[in-house]
Amino acid sequence: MSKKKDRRETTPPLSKSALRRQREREQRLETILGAAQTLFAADGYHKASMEKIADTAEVSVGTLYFYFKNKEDLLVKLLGQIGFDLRNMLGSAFKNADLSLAGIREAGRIFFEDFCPNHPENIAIFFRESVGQGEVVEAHRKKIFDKLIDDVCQALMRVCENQGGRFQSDLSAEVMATSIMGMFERLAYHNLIWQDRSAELKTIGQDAIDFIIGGIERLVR
Amino acid sequence: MSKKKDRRETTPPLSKSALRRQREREQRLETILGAAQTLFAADGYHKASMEKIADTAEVSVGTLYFYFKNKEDLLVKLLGQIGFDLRNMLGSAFKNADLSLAGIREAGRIFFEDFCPNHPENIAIFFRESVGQGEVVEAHRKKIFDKLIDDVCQALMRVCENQGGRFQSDLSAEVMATSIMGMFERLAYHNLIWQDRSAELKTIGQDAIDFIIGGIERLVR
Amino acid sequence: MSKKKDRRETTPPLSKSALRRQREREQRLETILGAAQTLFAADGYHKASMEKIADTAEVSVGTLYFYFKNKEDLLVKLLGQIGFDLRNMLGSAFKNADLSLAGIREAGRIFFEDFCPNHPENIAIFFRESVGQGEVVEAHRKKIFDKLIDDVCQALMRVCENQGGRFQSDLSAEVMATSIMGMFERLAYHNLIWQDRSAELKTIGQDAIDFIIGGIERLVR
Amino acid sequence: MSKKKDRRETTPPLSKSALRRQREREQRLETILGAAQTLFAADGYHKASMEKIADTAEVSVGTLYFYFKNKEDLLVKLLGQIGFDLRNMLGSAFKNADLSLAGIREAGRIFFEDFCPNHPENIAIFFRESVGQGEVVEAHRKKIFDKLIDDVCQALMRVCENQGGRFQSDLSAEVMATSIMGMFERLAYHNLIWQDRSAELKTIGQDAIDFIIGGIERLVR
DNA sequence: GATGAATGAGGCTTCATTCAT
DNA sequence: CATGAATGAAGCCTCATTCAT
Repeated sequence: MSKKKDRRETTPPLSKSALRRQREREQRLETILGAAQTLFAADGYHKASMEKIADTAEVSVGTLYFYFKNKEDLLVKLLGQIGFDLRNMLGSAFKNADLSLAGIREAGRIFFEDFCPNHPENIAIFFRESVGQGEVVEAHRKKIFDKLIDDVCQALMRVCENQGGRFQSDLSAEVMATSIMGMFERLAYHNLIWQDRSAELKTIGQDAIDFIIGGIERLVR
Repeated sequence: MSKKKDRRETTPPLSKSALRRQREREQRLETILGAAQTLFAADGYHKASMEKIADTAEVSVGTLYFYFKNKEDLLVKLLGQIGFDLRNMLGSAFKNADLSLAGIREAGRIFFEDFCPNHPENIAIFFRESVGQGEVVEAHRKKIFDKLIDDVCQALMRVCENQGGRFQSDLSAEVMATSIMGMFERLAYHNLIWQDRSAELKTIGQDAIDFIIGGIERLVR
Repeated sequence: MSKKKDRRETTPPLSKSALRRQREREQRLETILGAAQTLFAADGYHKASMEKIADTAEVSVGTLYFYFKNKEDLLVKLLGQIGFDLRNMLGSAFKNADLSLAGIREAGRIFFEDFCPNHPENIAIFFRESVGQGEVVEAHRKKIFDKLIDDVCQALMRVCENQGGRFQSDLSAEVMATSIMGMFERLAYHNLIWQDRSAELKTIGQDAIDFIIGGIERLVR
Repeated sequence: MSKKKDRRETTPPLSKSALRRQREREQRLETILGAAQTLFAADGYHKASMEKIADTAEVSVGTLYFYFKNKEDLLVKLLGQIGFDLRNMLGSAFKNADLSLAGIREAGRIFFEDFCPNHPENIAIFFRESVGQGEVVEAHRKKIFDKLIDDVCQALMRVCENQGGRFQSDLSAEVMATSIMGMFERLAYHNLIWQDRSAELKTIGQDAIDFIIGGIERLVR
């Protein structure tokens, strides 16, 4: 084994200054992502120029390219963060989806009452700004969607199993999961981006969830 | 009264050449819109340059600007056409939505079995390329969505009335209508754009419709 | 001599319809020039597109090119008209310039009290819009200026001769004439285009004329 | 107080490299303005394309837009420079205008014998290329003219006061100042742009000045 | 690591002019 | 003669990206 490998395998003993640098690096990365998030949501992906992002983040344009390969990369990273947050929030809720469907109800509540009002920019970026921005971005969007849909899918299958039922068709679970994502997406888009109905979001969410539950019961016999 | 005046008052009898010009004009307009439709769907709104559109339509760039104010206008007009087609197809189906919900089922069938496989470019343009393209385009998207949602909404309210039921909340009808649009959108996006599952579209549509019907029954008591 | 030539040399016996056509032709020409005049003065030579001019004149673009070789020609013709009007107005006044300098005074009065308030568009076109528009236009501007300056020059020389004086230098007459044109130009520009002081134009003109007369007396000894 | 704060409060001591960069920046700015000046004067404002200017200045088009907002800005900056130079040259001369009118004579000499032969491009730009180029440019032209006229105006008022005389009318001073500017303008235009009579410029200037002095004496009684 | 000046390809748009009807 | 649709060259400008300091 070479020394190099050894170094890599054990945690590198970071000096104080190295630690500080590491911390600063991460802070700066966050700052930049934050600036991009704000500007993408406010001005749109295309109108938000790299220079403006740099200005907002109070760094130089060059620094942007030190931390991110290119503008697309910035969007992809942002997308990754949003996807991570979403799964994080919804994940545990879906995991608890059992016979009672309480997990599904909880997931809906979290999305409409927690995520939407607190992260409208993320809704804007995920459902508006990252749409139709070339193959790379689209691939990432798809990946995130697929994961979320898969989460829902598994919850649904667990529910189905627990209830001892069967899906109408082989695709039913996937169709339902995809449908649920589509519902969430458009309801958020209409009531948060096209008009600000944050106040009604609770009712909207509850209606949506009941709609979903009714749908599920129909397709699981 | 002079003859001249008489003539003016009745609809002007278009001369043969005038008629032909009128026809040619409309044909050319269609040609351009067709070229734009193809390229927007294939290359994306931004990558499809005006020059390329002109080339594809076999006209000069100047002609593009003779028929359309600018690139955005091209997209907006395209959007208008798609919106018109959608309402046209779904309209009569929704009108027949009554107690049996057969109208809703039919509308779903039309969307998934007729519209989607025959107009995938329209799906791509309406749900991908026209998203996040500035305020003007967004306003038109919203208008189209609002109309479609309103169509669904009214169908739902008729169903509700016929069944002598009541919606869970004041927003229920709108929430359901919006949800249905979201479902259609994402199911089409996943199974037509992200992967080509045209073959399974029939099953997918049926599952989706059953999901919807279950949902409706749940929210209408 | 060929028949053709004969025809040309005698006045062609115009039929009634030919006469009417001739009249219509001239009217149309005037209409177009009028539209151009208005638009050039209001929007500027470059911003006034041929299409807009055609619209304003209520003719087609093609017709514009039937009556005028190109856009430049339109400006040149307009310029010619303005030059003709100017010489017409000032000509007789200058012709009367004798010992008493009354002719010069009258010419100033005509310019500031008649021409300026009644033809501000012509001031705008001659002193603003036709400046720096390529060699052809510039050549015409020069020709008009030269003629006007020559008119003044000759008046000055007559005055000088009548008074039995001599010019300070060989160039004096020309310098004075050119100076007078420059004065008229800038005074009109400042008090008509840059601000509307039509009310004070009379006083301004009188002061200007006195300034000129003082100057002349100085250079003619 | 921390050292840092102290440092900030005094003028920041520019490092050598920073100084060099500053110098380079200014040099490049000058280069670009020089190229624009040459091309505007030679080809005309419109025919001088941004690309050609960039080529002449040996920079890229992007660099042009780094230093100037747009083409109009380039012209405006050029105009500003010309205006500054003009006032600089004429300013002190006019300041010395007193009873003897020697200051006025000197100002004329400077304009015709120094400025005109040495900066014909500036004459072309100020009196030809910047005319009728939209509201923004026109506003700057007016501002420069107003300042120059004001300079002359104040000189005239000082002369008047020193001589214990009175102007013929309230507007006399302004009219004379405007007239003088108009004279200078057109004499330069005719004898430098429309034909090259640089050799006679001395005589022309002297005649012009005598004309002016005669005029002044007439209006100040 | 950070900076920011420099690049230049590429896009959209305008508009004078032509020509078939 | 008149029309007006069609042309296409040419211009201005943006902006993601690079690289010497």
